[in-house]
Amino acid sequence: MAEGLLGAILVHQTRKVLLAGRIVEVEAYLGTGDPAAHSSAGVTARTAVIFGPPGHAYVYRIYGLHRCLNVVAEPESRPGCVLIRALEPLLGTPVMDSNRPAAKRVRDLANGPAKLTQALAIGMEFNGADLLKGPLTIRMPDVAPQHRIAARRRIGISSARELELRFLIADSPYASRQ
DNA sequence: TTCACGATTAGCT
DNA sequence: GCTAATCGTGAAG
Repeated sequence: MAEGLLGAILVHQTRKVLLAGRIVEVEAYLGTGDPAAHSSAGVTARTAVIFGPPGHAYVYRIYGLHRCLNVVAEPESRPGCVLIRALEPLLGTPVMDSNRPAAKRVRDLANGPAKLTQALAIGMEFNGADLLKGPLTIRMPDVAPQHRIAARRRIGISSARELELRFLIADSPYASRQ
């Protein structure tokens, strides 16, 4: 399910430019029976959108200064989402570069969950937004993507870290880690 | 109301 | 490899 997003194109039409990147790394959060998921404690003000209809964005702030982008995966009233961890920049890379002064190489522009939100200028205003329409959308590839998918253990969490719920396009130089 | 902590990143040693 | 930056959220009092 989550691995189906690999190879999809994330597009952000801003007022001035078109920013786009190919999804090369994702991480799944089940919501039920997954203590690492934000939604495991039930519906709260923050996690309400995870219980909403699928295909919507769940944006949250982490460590007070970074943002991460998720896609709601499960039908309404059921929790479950997919964290977008890394993008391969496709369009508007000069703008992404100016959005991320710390990045020294193209591959550093969006090879991390907080990096890609910064590169594509994705803010909290997209929390709950519909990703099938609007300025921020996800486009599925027209043809079946030809790439090898690798499963890895999840990153940056303290519970249920042994689950292999992180998926990435094997050998992509734009993934955050191998 | 108060308090501890996190699905991270960047910079320095 | 280690750590500061920085604040919303959720649980406890």
